[in-house]
Amino acid sequence: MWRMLPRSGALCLCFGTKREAFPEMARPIDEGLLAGSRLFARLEGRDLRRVAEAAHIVSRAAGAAFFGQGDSARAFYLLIEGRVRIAQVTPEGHQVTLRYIAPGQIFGAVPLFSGGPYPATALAVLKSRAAWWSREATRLLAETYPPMVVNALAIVGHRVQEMQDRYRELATERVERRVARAILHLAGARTEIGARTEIDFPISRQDIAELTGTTLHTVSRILSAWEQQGILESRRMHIRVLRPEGVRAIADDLKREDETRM
Amino acid sequence: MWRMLPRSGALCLCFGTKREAFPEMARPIDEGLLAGSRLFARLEGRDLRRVAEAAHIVSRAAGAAFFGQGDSARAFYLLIEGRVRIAQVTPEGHQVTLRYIAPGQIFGAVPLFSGGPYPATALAVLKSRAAWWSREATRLLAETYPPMVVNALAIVGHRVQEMQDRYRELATERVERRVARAILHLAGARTEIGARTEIDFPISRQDIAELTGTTLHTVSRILSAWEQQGILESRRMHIRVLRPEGVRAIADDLKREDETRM
DNA sequence: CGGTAATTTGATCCTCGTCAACCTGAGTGG
DNA sequence: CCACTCAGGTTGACGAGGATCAAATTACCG
Repeated sequence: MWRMLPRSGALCLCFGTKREAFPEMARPIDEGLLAGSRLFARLEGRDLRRVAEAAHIVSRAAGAAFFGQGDSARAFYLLIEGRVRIAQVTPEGHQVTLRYIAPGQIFGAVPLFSGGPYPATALAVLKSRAAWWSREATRLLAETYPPMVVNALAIVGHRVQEMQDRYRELATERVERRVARAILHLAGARTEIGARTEIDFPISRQDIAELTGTTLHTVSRILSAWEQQGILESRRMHIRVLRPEGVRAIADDLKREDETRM
Repeated sequence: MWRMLPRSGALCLCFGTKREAFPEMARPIDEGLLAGSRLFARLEGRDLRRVAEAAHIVSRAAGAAFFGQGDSARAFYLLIEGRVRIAQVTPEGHQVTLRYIAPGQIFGAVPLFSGGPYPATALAVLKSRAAWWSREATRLLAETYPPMVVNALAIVGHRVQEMQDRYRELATERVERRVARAILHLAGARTEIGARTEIDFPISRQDIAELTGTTLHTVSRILSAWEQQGILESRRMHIRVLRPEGVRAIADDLKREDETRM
């Protein structure tokens, strides 16, 4: 079950030793980007500027970690560009992916408020750049701009609902359906007929397995079957959806009469 | 899989028709209780009194609902006494239990901040009494006492971490282990040898199944086996743990050498 | 003492995880 | 430019964990 320790080798590098110290540059960052994030909704231009001034920037190469599970929570991040995978490892070495972060979304914020170390690892899937605010800066911002805390509450609340939904799916639905849902989500697929989309960052069978709670073997079998049916096509680390409505049908568990029709 | 529609009959009664209108009594409630809740931590005595004045009280008989999945989110609740089960129903009619609420904990708060209707149903397991604050009252409180929003953020953050952990467990661990963990959690068990505890509210095999993502049959088999080993004893709707360390060993997946010893 | 709901227990089946082997293609270095 | 390497991917065979189906059996309640 699960990717055991092969990838952990790379992980270890990122966790402790390899990650360089935070570059403490406080140069101003693009405010338009901040304004686009839900966290800073309803902030005035002037306040936005002050928030931007308190931010730092950090980059990570593909495969490197922003922070590791168990690290003490020093800061929260806002992804500027790239893609980040939030994953947990069990004591037994099994890996579970909790979510993928797209630009404009925040990550690492929860333990800043509820205490404790980071409960998961944040890995750059692509070369990624993020703004970050230290624990102290965050506290100051929270005191200065109370609406920001309300925004944060809304964001975290959304995350609870998301996790609850995924929990329910994992508990009640079979693998194929969960994989279909995950692919639609990752591809951000519109369901119009013929509207082909694709996942715009490299992703392996293993990654999808960790995201849906199954094994790379099962994912491989499922994707092969779909490819044969012309629902999608895939190269290594890449998936393109040819018929979103086909994937949608599986995600919604329509009984697919078109397969059993006489 | 899952309790299908038998219980839904009762649910429907609670959902729409049977629930009486909110009794709009604004009588003051016990402040000591409020002070004990994490939500109101760091509030001054005078502020606490004003919060208490804004609260309403509502009671529910065992089996009745505080609110139903899909209802518009009018208020959040703080359980005063009793026990509440938060559950989701899938379109197919399967039921999943997300959490049990103990006195002092809040529920129904998330959608007040992140929008949308209640994502789950809140059912009284015992005769229960709760304080509640309307959406408007909540907004006012949030504006007047910013630290309360920070507290709420910490609580909701905790809930995210909890859901993430349960998600990981469901994805990677087998049933027996999840059941063990659930029982320890529900019994609030200390693990000292010989420290027998019990679950202090009525709970069925079906309930445990919905909490752990399995079927009542499997739960029944597991509990029977444990009972034979003297780990616990159970009557209908009731479980008493005789050897918490035994349950703990299963939850932690110790290879239980004492069974295979020569 | 029925009647009902909770529980137990057996038998069977099926999804999917596990094990194993092999294939493929993108780098890489000589 | 090609052999080599190796991670990612495919596929088959097999079996186990647990879901499903089916009946009893038991406990509680009025």
